[in-house]
Amino acid sequence: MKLATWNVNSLNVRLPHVLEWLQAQAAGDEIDVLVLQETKLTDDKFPAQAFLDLGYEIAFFGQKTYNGVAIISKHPLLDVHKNIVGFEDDMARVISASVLGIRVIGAYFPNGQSPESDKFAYKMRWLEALTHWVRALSAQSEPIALMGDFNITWDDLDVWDPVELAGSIHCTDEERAHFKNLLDIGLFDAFRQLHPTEKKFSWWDYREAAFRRNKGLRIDHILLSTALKDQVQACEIDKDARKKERPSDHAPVWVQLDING
DNA sequence: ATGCCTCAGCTCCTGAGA
Repeated sequence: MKLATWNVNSLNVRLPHVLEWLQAQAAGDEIDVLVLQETKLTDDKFPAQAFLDLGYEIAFFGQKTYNGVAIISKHPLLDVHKNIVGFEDDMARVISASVLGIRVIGAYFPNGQSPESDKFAYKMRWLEALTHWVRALSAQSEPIALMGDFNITWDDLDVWDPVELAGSIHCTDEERAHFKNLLDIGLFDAFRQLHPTEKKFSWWDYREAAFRRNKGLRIDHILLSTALKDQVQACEIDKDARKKERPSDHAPVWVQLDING
C-alpha cells in the first residue's frame, strides 16, 4: 500500500502534473491514497472527473483562493470528516477518511508568517486542536496516517541553513514542540525512520533560484502510528516533480507499507 | 532587497505563501 502527500499550490494549474505523476507511479506500485493541499478551488470547481477516469475515489474540501484539501483513493473512503473535529475554523485545511482500516488525515497546517504575527498565534491554537483531536483518534483501534504540509521542520537536519534560519518561521521551538507533541501521541516520522541522517527537502522557495541552489526545507511529512513501524518499506521525496515546467514549490512525499491493497 | 517567484482575483496591483 502506497500513501502520498503533495502540496500542489493550485490544483487548477497543477492538475496535469498530478495526473501525470499518478500514472507514472502506476508503472511500479500505484499510489493507493494521495492527499493534496492548497487546491485553491471551491468544491464546485474541483476536477472530479479527471480522477474518477483514473479509477480513483475522491473527497474534497475547498474554498476560494486559499487552502483547500482533497483525498484521492483507489479504495473506498469511509467516514469522511472536514477540518479538525471540535475546532471552529473558517479555513479549509483538513480532510480525513478511513481507508482500508487506516485513518488517513490530509492536512494543510497554517503557515504562521512570523513568530510575532496573529497568524502565528492562530497556528499555535490550530496545532493544539489538531493534537487534541489526533490523541482522541489514537485511542480508537485504527492506525493513523497523518500526512500533509506541516509547515514545520522537525529539527535542523530539515533546514538548508539552520544558522541563518534559527528561530524563524517553520523553525521555532514553539512549532517544534507541537511537532513533538504529535509524535508523543504514538506516531513516527516515516521519512526520518528510513533515512535517519539524510538532509533532504520537500519545499524550495520560487525566489532566489532556491531549487537550483538546494535552499530548501523538509516541511511535508507523513506521520504513522507506531503500530505500522514494522510495515514501512520505503519513504521518498520525489524531487523530480519539482523539476517540471511550472512546478509546485513542494515535491510529493510517499510511503510504501507492507499491507494488502 | 522578505522589491527576488507564483498564484488568485472585485485582475494591470495586492496579499499571501514559506
